Amino acid sequence: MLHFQLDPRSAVPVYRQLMDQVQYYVASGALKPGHRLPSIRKASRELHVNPTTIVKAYSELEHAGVLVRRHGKGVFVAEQVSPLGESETRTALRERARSLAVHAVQLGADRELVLRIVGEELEALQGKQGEE
Amino acid sequence: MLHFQLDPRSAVPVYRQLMDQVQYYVASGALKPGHRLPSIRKASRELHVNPTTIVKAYSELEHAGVLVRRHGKGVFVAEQVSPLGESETRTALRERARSLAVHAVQLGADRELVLRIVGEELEALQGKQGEE
Amino acid sequence: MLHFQLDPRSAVPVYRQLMDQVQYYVASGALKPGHRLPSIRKASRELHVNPTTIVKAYSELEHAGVLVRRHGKGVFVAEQVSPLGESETRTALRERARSLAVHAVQLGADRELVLRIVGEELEALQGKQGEE
Amino acid sequence: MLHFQLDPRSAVPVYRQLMDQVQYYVASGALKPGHRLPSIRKASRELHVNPTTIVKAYSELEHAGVLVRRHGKGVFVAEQVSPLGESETRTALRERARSLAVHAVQLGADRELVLRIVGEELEALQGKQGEE
DNA sequence: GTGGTCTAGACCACT
DNA sequence: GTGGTCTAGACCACC
Repeated sequence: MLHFQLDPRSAVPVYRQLMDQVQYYVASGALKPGHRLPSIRKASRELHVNPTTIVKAYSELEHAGVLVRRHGKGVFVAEQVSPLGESETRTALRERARSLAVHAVQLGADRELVLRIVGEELEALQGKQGEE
Repeated sequence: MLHFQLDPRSAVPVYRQLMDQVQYYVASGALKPGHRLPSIRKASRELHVNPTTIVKAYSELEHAGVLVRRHGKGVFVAEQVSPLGESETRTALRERARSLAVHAVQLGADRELVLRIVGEELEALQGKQGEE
Repeated sequence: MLHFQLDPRSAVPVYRQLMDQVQYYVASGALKPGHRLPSIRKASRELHVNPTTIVKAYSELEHAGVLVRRHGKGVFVAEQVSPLGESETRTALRERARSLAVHAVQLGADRELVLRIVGEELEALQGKQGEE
Repeated sequence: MLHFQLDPRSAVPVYRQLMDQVQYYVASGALKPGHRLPSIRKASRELHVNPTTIVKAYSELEHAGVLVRRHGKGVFVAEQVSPLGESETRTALRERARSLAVHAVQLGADRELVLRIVGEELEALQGKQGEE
């Protein structure tokens, strides 16, 4: 059973919080391709959020290629993720890495600390890949 | 000479982009305590940005203790940039590292590639710290 | 043997895709008046589609005068497929042609390329009309 | 001055009708890169449609790379359209051409008629390119 | 002024 | 049951 935690007071929009958490579950393997997500109405009730907010999060994730919505059936994790080319993958990755590096330097973190934390987060995700 | 790159199409507000880049220059050592920043009028002209947007960025940075405004003289980098606590640093860093990890996994990048790219970006920044 | 290709992820309803493809077969001559279509149960099994979806498609096509259901015997192609009026044909065609033109221009395709590709697709279809 | 015509009784969603018309104006050159579109509130008032419906149309067009929304400034036609590769352009075009061809055959239109109408629609668009 | 987000609730279409 | 669309109206953030 999935669990989502939303903070309506956060500066991050609720639909964005939901998106991030779904993407995390998908990346960690807790949500595998073909798996069904909570229906819009059910998620709306359980998270105390308006249905249209759930719709927005699910729609954006469909645009991003993470989810697929099937009318009358439900919302599912997409089968294939990221058909990006090699160079595009690196470019996208480098952009995010640069952002992380900038903030790390601003925070005064040294190289070893940054690499250790990134390594830990990667392991936390990949360690879950095999689980059901 | 400082160079700022602003993208008005980004979801990130322009004033926030300016703030981030000033902080980047400060963190990287390109802007040292006591250095003078471009005047509001000059920055407005050169960056093709509304003066009120520059004012907002400088004000927020002053509030954060990064800049100091001296009436009639201009805007300067503060002498003391208040550092964050140890645990706050790690929490902020870990959040950003997790976001990078999630996207890296979805892009199909392996651990070595991610760590290599992050390391490269860190070095690129630290190389700039030595420069004047 | 007829072959149908359905995409449950499409924005176009499954029953509509089925209808279109039956009409395509009829229009191309692969399905001639009097030919029998797959039973609802058989089509449901082979296409991995809910029987009620097949029922809806067949019903709509019967209403449109394309199919005829004979109790206990099956579903057949109607003897007379009611043709549309001249102006209705052109209006419908022009609407679709306009949509194609808009997207072609935005894709940067020139006139010759567009006409050549449309011509090729028309020939591919008309080639099938001659076959049995 | 642009004019949009919406039919709330149509089976085509209102936001889709708006999208189609904006795309038509862009393809015809009536809306050029950098041009500003009616604000959400203004369009809402003039078209007697809820603001969120306009938002949805504009958002989808931003996803499609046709428009750019700038917080606090307005909605504009995007500078560069379709950075698709050669082969992807042809594939996308061929898909739409096939759909047109299928319907043309179903409607009983012959090759000459189809090519003539497509040619006319292309000319109608390209004839407007130079106009202001 | 502008766009961005969210709510409460309605009605329709698909499976 | 499911998702898709639309309304009326609110509050916030950006320029």
